[in-house]
Amino acid sequence: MSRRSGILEFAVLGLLRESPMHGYELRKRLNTSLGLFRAFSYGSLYPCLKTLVQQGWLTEEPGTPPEDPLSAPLTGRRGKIVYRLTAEGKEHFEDLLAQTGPDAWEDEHFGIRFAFFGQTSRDVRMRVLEGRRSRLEERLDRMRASLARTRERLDDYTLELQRHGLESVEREVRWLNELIESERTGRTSRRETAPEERSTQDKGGLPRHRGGTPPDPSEDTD
Amino acid sequence: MSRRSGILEFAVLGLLRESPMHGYELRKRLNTSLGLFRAFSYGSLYPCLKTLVQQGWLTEEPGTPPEDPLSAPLTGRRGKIVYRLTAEGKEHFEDLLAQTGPDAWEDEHFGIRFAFFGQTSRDVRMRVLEGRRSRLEERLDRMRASLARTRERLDDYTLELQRHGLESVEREVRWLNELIESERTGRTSRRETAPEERSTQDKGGLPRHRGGTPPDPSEDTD
DNA sequence: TTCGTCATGTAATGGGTTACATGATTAC
DNA sequence: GTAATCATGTAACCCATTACATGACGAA
Repeated sequence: MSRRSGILEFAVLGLLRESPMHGYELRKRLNTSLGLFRAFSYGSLYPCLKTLVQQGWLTEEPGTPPEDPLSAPLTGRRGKIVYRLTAEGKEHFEDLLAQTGPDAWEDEHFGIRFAFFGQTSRDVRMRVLEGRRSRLEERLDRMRASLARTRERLDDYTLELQRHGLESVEREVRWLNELIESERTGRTSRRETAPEERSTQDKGGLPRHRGGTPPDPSEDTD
Repeated sequence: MSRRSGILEFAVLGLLRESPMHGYELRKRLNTSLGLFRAFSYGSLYPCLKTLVQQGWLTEEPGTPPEDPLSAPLTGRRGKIVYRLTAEGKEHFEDLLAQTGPDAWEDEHFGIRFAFFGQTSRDVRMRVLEGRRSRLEERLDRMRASLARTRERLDDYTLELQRHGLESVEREVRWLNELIESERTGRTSRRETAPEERSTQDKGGLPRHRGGTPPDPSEDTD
């Protein structure tokens, strides 16, 4: 009955800040537009919307309300419901955006935080990116230790699994390094300033979201 | 009360097949030795063990039982419990190993399946790897489409998030390709046959587990 | 008029975590 | 003897999914 997930809530507020939407559309954006590789179902979305309304952060409005109140007064019976961010909701979202606790750089949270970096102040961006990086570096230490231990009683596949995981994290750290550097030197996304050099391979730009092969978004996106 | 997770169960059976262990140690192996980047807590492990015992797949034995029944008959009051795979358990695990349904190549499952590839027949390995690859290729299509759509109403960070996710998946596909090729030409893990060429960068070996920066194993591993 | 897709919801269930509670063993 | 770590377990909660139920609307 409570459904306060943090990440879903954050994403919903963030998307609605850009423009009002109804649930169905919201879910589609959630699963594709956002870089999140994660598919939320209606079973979590609608209850979440409900509690956000109860909090006073959203309002529900009948979708495309009848211009002529007589022509379609029944439309609201079970028509679209457009959700709109309230002033309090906006304020709340900005509070969330400003937070830089450890939550901000955990795997699940980092992606969504990053997705809204466009609306985040630069110093918060830096803290999140650096927090993320040191998080990953701790992880690297542990992985390297584990790998060293495993290497003795070697099992090819297990070993390779670990090795590859390690490499993936190393790769993400390099990304973060580039990103942090870009932030420091005040970039505006290489992609726009230098559209000339762009093959298939990465060149340097922003970060790296979270990793490799995520849960899969939008399985049934449409 | 039921706790039949699939992945946890599979991992437990697989680890116990190698040797009997008690829960505490099992958890450590689960979170480090295995290439899984996922930390299970006792809150899921112990109940799982219990149901596996009920299924008849495991037996519980008092750990290092008293040689002298008089010296330490009380040891069992709350001592270690060693879990051992039964014949039925072994059989069941082998059935699971042989399965190649879609479950085998979903994100969560693929990693653990791969970790036990050493005990998996080659044809099953091939099916799993190829299933995984085509799964990822579908995903690539969707991601590319989404990226193209997003590129218009560009938001630098969102765009980069998507772009990087895409690249990560592409990278995993390349890995799978190499792995599949290796399997086909009957390899024995490049690593052992050719220890000469080995810098920091990957060169070719096995797969890639699941991706980038997983949930983090062993936060409290020890 | 029926089919596909848009659209909103709920109840049951799942699969896990956290926090807690307890006790044994080892090292200092 | 006391602190750390090993070791087992439970209950309460969390966050989500699945399956289901309903209904509107447009196009063939």
